[in-house]
Amino acid sequence: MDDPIFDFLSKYIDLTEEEKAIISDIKFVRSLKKGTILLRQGDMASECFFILKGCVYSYYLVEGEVKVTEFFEEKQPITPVSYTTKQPSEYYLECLEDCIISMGSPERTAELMQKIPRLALMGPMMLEDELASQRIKYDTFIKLSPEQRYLHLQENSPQLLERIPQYLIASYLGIKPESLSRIRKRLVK
Amino acid sequence: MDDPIFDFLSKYIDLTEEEKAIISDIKFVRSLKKGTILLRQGDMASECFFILKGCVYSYYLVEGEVKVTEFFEEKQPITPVSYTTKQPSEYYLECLEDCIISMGSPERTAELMQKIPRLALMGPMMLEDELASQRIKYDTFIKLSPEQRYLHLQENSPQLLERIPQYLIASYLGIKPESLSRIRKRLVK
DNA sequence: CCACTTTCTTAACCCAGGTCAATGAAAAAT
DNA sequence: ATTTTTCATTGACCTGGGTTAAGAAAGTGG
Repeated sequence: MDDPIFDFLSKYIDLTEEEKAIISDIKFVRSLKKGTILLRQGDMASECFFILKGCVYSYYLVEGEVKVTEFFEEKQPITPVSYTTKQPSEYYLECLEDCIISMGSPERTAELMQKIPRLALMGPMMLEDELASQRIKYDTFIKLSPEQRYLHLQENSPQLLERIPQYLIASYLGIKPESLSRIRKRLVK
Repeated sequence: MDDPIFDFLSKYIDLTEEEKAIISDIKFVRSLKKGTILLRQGDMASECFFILKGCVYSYYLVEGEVKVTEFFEEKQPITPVSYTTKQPSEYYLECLEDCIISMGSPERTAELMQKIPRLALMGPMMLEDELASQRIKYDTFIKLSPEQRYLHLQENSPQLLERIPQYLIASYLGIKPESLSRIRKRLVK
């Protein structure tokens, strides 16, 4: 059973083969085309996601302009703020490529928890991890200039630069595509 | 019993008078002078904090320059990343004013949990709240220009502008004090 | 294979914020 | 009260990113 989902879960908890079978049974997987919007600003998130294959990004639309806040790749869970707060979402989630995604609904989660109560232990652990990475993300952004942020990205997530169009990378770095072009030109020297 | 700490706890849990007495008994409060450093970069955080009176800020020192990431005021808990991850801290925590602070150590927390097991329920709730506010902070920073960030701060936390020296506000907004002066000048018109 | 769209680059010009330096005001120390 | 230090403002000049517009390159679909 080499499902990426078990690879992910093993970071938090060791599962027996029976438990894995239960999860495989309940989980709900969908194939989605590039450009599919998983969550719209103003909508309530009724699902959380786990990426088996492909790439998703989150962005705000402010005065018609896309402001990218995050890229998600294989083996990453996506829990929209709206899913936890039950408030309308402030941002969008969209597939950047054709994706295979495992969808989590409150009902399926409840069923899982009921059949494998131990899974509940994972919640706080995941929250802690997410909080830590969210803080690091903010702090890194604050500390670095756009050019340094590009170098930092190149250093820490080079695969994103291969995979994602530059105008979205630019937005993620807080600048315009033209400026990213210039930064790259400056750096080759 | 109008201790600010109970005011804070009541957001998450209703405590009986006996429970409050237990907490009052265990809790460890200290008065600290302005300028006291609660946590140093490179040090392990052995305590978490709850501000009863005063004001604390967190900052990175990057190439000798202070980069403020947060201000904490009365009734706010401070859980350093280092306290949870058990890794050396990347940033400083310093008292901006004379402070009265309740200090939490792993030992005292364990004692509390043992005497009031129900308190453990608070952990995930607080994590969730912190994660949400951390995300909002990041997203707001990304979305706004320095000038808009100043207006946003004026709108949402006017008391900080009264309380905190401008050169630290500037750093928090990601700009230099001179630029904040100019922004303010621009805005009075 | 070609047309069409999307993405990337370049150039010219503008502007907000950075830098450096001087001055003034306020707070702290003695 | 006076000195010293810290903080805020202002001005002149610099610089990196924004804007606009154009063209080149790379994908995409027919």
